[in-house]
Amino acid sequence: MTIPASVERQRDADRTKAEILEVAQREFARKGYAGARVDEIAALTRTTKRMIYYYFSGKEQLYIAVLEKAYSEVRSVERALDVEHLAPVQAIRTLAELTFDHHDAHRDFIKLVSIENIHQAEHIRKSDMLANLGGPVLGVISRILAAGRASGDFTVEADPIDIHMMISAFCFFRVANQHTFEALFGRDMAAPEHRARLRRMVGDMVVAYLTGTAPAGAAGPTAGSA
Amino acid sequence: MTIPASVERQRDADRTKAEILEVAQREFARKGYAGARVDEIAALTRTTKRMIYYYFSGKEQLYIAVLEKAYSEVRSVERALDVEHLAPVQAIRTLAELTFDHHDAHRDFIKLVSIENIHQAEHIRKSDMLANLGGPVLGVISRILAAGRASGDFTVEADPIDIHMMISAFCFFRVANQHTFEALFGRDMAAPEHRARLRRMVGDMVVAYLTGTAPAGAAGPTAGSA
DNA sequence: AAACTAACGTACTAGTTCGTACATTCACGG
DNA sequence: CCGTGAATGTACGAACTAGTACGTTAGTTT
Repeated sequence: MTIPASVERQRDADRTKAEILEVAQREFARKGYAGARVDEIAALTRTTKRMIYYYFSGKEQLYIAVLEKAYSEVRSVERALDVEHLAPVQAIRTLAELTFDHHDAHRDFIKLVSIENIHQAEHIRKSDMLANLGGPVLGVISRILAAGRASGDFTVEADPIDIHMMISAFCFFRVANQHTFEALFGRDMAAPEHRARLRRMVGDMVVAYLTGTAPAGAAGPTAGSA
Repeated sequence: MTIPASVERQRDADRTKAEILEVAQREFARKGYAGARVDEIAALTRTTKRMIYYYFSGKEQLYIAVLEKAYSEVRSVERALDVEHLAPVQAIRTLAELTFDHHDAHRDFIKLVSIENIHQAEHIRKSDMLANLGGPVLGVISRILAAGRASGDFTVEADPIDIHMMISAFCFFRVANQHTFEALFGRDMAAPEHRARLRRMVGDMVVAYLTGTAPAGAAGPTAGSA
């Protein structure tokens, strides 16, 4: 091989590229796509703006590269696969808590997703490699739900995507809307004590929903079309 | 009075101002703060850029004015106050559904909130008039929770802010993350059939959480500090 | 109806921001 | 050890963008 790994070369395409991506991710996450400045990103790296264009061709392509990197790092959700040996109730709770931790640990990613939604996900659509990202989690949830219904633990017929949405919504909101929530309610959802309580709460929530007896006062969770 | 209301004057400060605000809201919601262009906003009104500076002094002040307008329109949540005559279970379910409808109906507002969070709510903090916005809803929830505990319908000791967060998260996420969710899971949460089901689901969810028996598999919803 | 002022339009400027042309240096193969 | 191309730095330009100077018109007041 012609690539001496640990020799710390002065010129190192991979390192430069990686450094640009890293800085760009922070900047885009903090300022949004339009708000981030190419010059600023360049200034925060050890290299120059020239290199950004050398490796990524332009601002938009850099942004897409950042999205792809962020998404690929986040693929580690698939480690959640090992919840399936647990009993259904414990499995879904653990999955919820893993999702919670996952969102907590990838705040830049959350912001990038928010930014993408503001732009109607136009960039995500320009990149392939992203479509099948949801698949694995849904498989896990499906199997947990099936097991739960079989064992009688889960009393409601729930759709896997809905359940995933319910869990994600809770975890995503806590991180994404942290600042306006604090401004309006004076509560910092990121503070350790709240964090711990909310982590339990998301598990309790899904479990209660899936195991709950039909709620009084209206049609039960197993809803027909109204 | 010196103001002929329906006479359709050529020069009308209020109308011009309102038109600017309206267009600005759309533009900021669609492009973000940095992405929105003052020239573009001006072009979409019947007036000129000069007027934006005449009435609002600058881009940032215009943006803040948009935020304030959006928030004040949204104060209508307080109409939810009349859920309190209902039985606790039905009251909290109705509140959840009203919140759902509310988010569904104010998509621009949702986007503005997302944008604010990307910028760490720095603009919201610059405006007063926003701080006490959360108050009323919390009062309603508090009273519903108290009634529910008194009647024995609610078995868990829940915090009003947490409950509000749980409901908001669900409703907010469905609207805010619509686009990436569709890109990743191929499901359009805004489509009528999904909309209706999710609307029931948010009610079922809160009710299940509050009325649920202590979930098997872990500590119950009435959580001590871990 | 004359005078006055709020409301509005035009044309411009200063500064920024993405992108590039051109020169240079380092690393590696022969 | 030297040629060659990948990797990097410098300096610049064209286009955009927020904001403004200055002039004009419509409505109101007296």
